[in-house]
Amino acid sequence: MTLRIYNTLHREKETFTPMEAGKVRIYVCGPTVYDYSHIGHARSVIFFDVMVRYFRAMGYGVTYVRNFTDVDDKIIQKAIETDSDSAAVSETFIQAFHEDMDRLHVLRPDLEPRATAHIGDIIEVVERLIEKGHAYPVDGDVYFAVETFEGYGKLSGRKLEDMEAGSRIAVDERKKNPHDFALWKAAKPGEPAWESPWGPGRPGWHIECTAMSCVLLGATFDIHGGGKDLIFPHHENEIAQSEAATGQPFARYWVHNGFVNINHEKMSKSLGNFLRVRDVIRIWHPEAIRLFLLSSHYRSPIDFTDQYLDEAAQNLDKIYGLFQRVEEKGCTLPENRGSLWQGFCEAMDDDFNTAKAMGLVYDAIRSANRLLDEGSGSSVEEAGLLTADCRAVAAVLGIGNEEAQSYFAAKKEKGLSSTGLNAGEIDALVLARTEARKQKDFKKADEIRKQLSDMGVVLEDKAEGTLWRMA
RNA sequence: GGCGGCAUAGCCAAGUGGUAAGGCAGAGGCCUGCAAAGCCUUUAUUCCCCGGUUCAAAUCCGGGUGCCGCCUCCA
Repeated sequence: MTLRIYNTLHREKETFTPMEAGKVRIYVCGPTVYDYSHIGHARSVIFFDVMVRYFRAMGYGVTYVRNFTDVDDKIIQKAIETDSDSAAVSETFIQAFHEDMDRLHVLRPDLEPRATAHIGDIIEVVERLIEKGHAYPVDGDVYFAVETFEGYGKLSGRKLEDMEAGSRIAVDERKKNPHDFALWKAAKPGEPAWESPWGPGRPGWHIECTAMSCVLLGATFDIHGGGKDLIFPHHENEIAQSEAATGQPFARYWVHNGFVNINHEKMSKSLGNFLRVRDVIRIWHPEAIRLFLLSSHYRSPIDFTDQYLDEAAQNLDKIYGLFQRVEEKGCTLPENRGSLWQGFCEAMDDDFNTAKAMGLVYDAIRSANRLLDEGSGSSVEEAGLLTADCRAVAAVLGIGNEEAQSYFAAKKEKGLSSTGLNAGEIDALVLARTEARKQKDFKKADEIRKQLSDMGVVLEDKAEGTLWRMA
């Protein structure tokens, strides 16, 4: 089996061959920590989480680095607004980011470097770029000279002469070329600053990734990822800086995820439709959110609406429903993997096609349920095999982290607290209905069910007794 | 102005040359006292439009239409 990855650099799917057999080095651009993370961050973070989980499942040794940009204009701005300081702001939002992503069952990367912890490394790179004639200092700033890097534009497919500089933002006259970008920014009074050969200042946005990836993963590494919007200018600039500084190729495979739209609109500050992870989690189960985000291919745009999330939540019930059935039957889940796992790997090998993978999972769930309906010894055993595969697939997707029983119990609890009903009251009604049914008083039984149904309670009459759940 | 992407059923969504996965919603059925859950059947003679290549195209090529993204901080 060979894994193929769409490489933004070459605009096609390529067979993945790691630099070092059995090892993968991955660097993904993490957030600038000046606010709570939104659903768009979640998509990127979850997708790369699944990518890493898959590599590990395939037996690769993975070194996964995701940075925090903890020094930046927006952080400084936030500090001013909240009468705080940069370090406190970034600390707050790093913590919030961890809380949110932990709840989404995102595994922590191996390394989470912060820009401010690598100022020395950053200064070294900038110095080297100046030495090599790729950068020039001006009034305490240092700029990268894009014209000195021949490959500038190779990732985003642009040519310097085609770009309309200054069309949307005033050109800084001190730059040699309008597209030259800051490697180092001189500090204004009151701004966070570090001593440097060019005076007190702070790193530009792009340089931290060059410095940290080089120190932690080496000049060349396997995969560099992030959102599509980072292709230009961020990643283009990273390539220029890094390859100019080291003289070696930078990342070998560039992977970019698509955007999340909200109700068919772009998520933007001006529309005020940013959905924060912590708000979304209050409404839908974290795994339903994962399921939703993984139900489209990672490079496609995806539209976030209540309806689609409700559907994902319904599908999550279906998954846990099978897990619960299998547990109740007490069938053992074999260690060996079957055809579902095989199909899953084939889907994932095709540029991480999680959408296709989900289709296979639903197929398997249907088959397993059918086998369980059938109920013979051999079919239950077969259902166990399918379910074991489902569990293995779910583990890569970061789903199925709970015991089925507690999943449904928590769901019930949540339904109760949101409707203000109490379990005792419902139990009493259910009991009354059970009595009525024993008396064959179906009219009364149906009345009670109607009453419960109006309260949002759904009944399930099983051989062992009547269960209820919140709709 | 430059660069790129997308267009598949009511909705969402896989599918890059071999005769349309899957999910939701809808219809019918099995099961059930009735339901729920689960299961079964059914729902695109056809993949935005027009040409072309081919024995064969949703898939490749040319043209058109529509939508979207990037070029400014952004996942």
